[in-house]
Amino acid sequence: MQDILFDFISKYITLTEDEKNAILSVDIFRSVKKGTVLLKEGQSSKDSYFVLKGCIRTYYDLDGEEKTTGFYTEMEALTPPCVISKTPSEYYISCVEDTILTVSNSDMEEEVNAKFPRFETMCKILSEQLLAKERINFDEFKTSSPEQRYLNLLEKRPDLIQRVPQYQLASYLGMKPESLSRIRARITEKNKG
Amino acid sequence: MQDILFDFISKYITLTEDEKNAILSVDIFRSVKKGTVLLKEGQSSKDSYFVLKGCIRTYYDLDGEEKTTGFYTEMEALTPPCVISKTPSEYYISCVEDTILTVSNSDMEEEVNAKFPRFETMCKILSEQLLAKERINFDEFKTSSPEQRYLNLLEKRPDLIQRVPQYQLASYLGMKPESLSRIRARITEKNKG
DNA sequence: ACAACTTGTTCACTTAAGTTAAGAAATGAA
DNA sequence: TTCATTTCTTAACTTAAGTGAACAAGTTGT
Repeated sequence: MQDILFDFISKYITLTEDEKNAILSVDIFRSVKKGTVLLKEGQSSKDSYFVLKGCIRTYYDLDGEEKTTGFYTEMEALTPPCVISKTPSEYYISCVEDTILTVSNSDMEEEVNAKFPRFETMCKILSEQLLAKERINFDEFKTSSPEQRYLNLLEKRPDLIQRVPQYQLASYLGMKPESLSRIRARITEKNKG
Repeated sequence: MQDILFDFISKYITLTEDEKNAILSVDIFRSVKKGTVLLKEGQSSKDSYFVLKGCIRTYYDLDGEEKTTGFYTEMEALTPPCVISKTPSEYYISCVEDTILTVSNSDMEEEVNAKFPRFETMCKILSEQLLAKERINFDEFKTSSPEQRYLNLLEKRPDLIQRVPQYQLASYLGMKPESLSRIRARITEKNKG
């Protein structure tokens, strides 16, 4: 199970056995049931997550309405903004599926950094890459129509469309469930004719 | 002029005189005229920018149409995705105003890192913060209507509305210039009635 | 097996954004 | 200053998404 974590890290730096042990000595592997809420709105937290298996989702509650803004699946890491800003969380995180993940905080990170400083270099590279990727995603979102965004998701993360309820996908794509339903109908219609 | 740079850095770490000199010895300050194109689509580049004074903008050319996706003003840093991915750039960067900025690349960064390792820590923290901020921006964009997005920009970055042409703002807000014009008319109408 | 709840689809209707085109206003260059 | 270009606004029309409601299908718990 921890192999997934080391596979991930090996994309950035090569770990020695000692370094692997340094990580294992602090990392907490956790198994959470579908529907479990990991973080609530208004809650303060220092925890970052790394998904080994399953899917977690971030969503806001705007006047009683759920607005889903992110999905994190295998090999994806999430440090909620509230951890960075040190303010209460503005959103919820919950598990879309039964999920296995690691939970860590900055103290643990420092502990690992102390044992091998290359870890910090890796974290820097990782967050630079995530930032670049996030900006490209945002750019694509801004420059395309709801229909194009759905088609784009279909291409980039087809798994999500299978494993996540439509109403969550809809707000993730910036539209209402009814619109998504219509778009899907329109597309299958096109493919027929 | 370089005070702006040191003011910025001082938000993250306190610099000694030696460290300031280490930065000045590699950093390139550059003055660019309004309209200058810093990066072209298809071009490969290793340069990161930090705006000291002025405004630069990122935009795509999609079938001859300009799609603006970002503005970077005083105290804002931009490392184009092509620098991270090491592939040709998918977008253009140009100057909205006469601009003073620093241009640096990863070699220079390493040079500074070698002289004081705390610089790397700062870069890590910075990009983690930028990532958190970018995600919140994206979330806000996804969960709001074009009109709300305009109002949000009016609140968060009122300067942009003054210093940037409307048609660039429009695509930055994910809409057509005509729509932005209508939205503005609708809002001033509301404020009257 | 049944009721209760969740999820997805459909429909009729409303609202807002996209499109096309024309003209006004601002900007810049000669 | 004048002319040309760029930028912004307006209007009529088209298209697509939002809204509210009803219903069907699927799931969960008892």
